[in-house]
Amino acid sequence: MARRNDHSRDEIKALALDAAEALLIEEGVAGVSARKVATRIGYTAGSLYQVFANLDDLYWQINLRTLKRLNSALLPRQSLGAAEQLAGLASDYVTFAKQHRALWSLLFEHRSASSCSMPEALSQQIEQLFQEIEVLLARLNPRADSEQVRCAARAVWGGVHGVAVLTLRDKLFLQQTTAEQAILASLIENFINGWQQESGHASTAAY
Amino acid sequence: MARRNDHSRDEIKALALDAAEALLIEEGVAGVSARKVATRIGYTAGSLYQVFANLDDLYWQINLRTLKRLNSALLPRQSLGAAEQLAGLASDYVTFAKQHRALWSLLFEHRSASSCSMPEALSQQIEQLFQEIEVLLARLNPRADSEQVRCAARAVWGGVHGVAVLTLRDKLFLQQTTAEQAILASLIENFINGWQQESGHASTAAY
DNA sequence: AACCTTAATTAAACATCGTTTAATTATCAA
DNA sequence: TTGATAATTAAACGATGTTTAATTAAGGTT
Repeated sequence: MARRNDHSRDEIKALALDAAEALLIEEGVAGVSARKVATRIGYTAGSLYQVFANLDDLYWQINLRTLKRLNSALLPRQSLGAAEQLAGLASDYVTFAKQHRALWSLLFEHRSASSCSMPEALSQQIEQLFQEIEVLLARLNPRADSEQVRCAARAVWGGVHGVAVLTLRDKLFLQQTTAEQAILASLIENFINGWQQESGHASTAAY
Repeated sequence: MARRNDHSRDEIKALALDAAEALLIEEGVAGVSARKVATRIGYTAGSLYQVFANLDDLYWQINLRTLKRLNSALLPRQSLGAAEQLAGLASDYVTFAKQHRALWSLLFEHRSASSCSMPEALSQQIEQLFQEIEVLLARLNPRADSEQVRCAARAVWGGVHGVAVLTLRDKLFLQQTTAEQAILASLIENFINGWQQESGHASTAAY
């Protein structure tokens, strides 16, 4: 058969992404194959290549979707103080990771073979997140210079990310299921306490 | 041909692991295939299955090696104070990750399809690392109870791990190459400062 | 209506993959 | 010398990502 015109290009793209996400959730990343995705939407593997450059392209587009959802899962909480906002963001982040394990894993743990560099759209979304953190940290310690704030934002967010990673991999060896929230609280609280009393001296110790 | 007896079982195992590691470093995880590994050591793909249950088994054994190397890359520094020891360990950890990108990525980012649970030997090594951290943190804040220490150890080490992950993925958007050391320093220093002044009250805030 | 161009869709092919199987053959014990 | 054992291989199987040529429907032009 040929030229069915059942769906527009964009429709097929959306259908394929939906099917791939479902497959990803059901069977994990290993379960996502061109043939399976295509079959689910009533097409053939070859058709996908009219809409995606390759499977990595499809993965990146799923990641873009995931990152958008993640951004909208990070609630504002503007009524609270900066410390509570930061803790809330961290909690939201890890909660999202737990709720969308498969999508989150693809976003952060999938090695793409072909185009090793991240698409521009993805980078921008991440950088935007960093800037939110920087604003909060600057408010918590107005004495810190911009370079310190940059460092601290990456430190604390790397930390939150690390807790999320290890939680999803069960590499924290926790008893309770909800314990990662206590760990997050420890991370944020202690970091902020230290950050608020940080003096202006640049701390570049070498080990 | 058959029954060459050129090498013992253990020798073949070691040869295969060496070849697989080299392949991993040269071409990334996608470049490691049963046929390629076998060819490199002068055998055939089928022979590997006499020594490994499957490729995931081979991956786990590489990971076990990597973890041992990582452990011996974490230098003691017993002459220094607890804070400096912790910072040193963190620095060693990220340095190791950068120096052994491919091996490190396999250890922490490879999703194994078949046996999803981690082998016992791996878990033990990780738990041992956590306990070192706990000792140092307990020394830094003797007022903290054991549950707080457990949380803090996982928080700070999750944090270090997260910085390592994001560094290797270039998702921290850093200018300088050495900047991740500054970030690590910020993480450790601020966390420890907060941790040392932490009072005994349990902090279980919900967001 | 008839024709032609265009573009979507498919089936088939290709190389590769992990893994299993049967066949081969070297080694060792009797 | 024979026979059992075990290592090794070649070949097969199903599945993968991707490309290719062939098909055929749709849309515009006469």
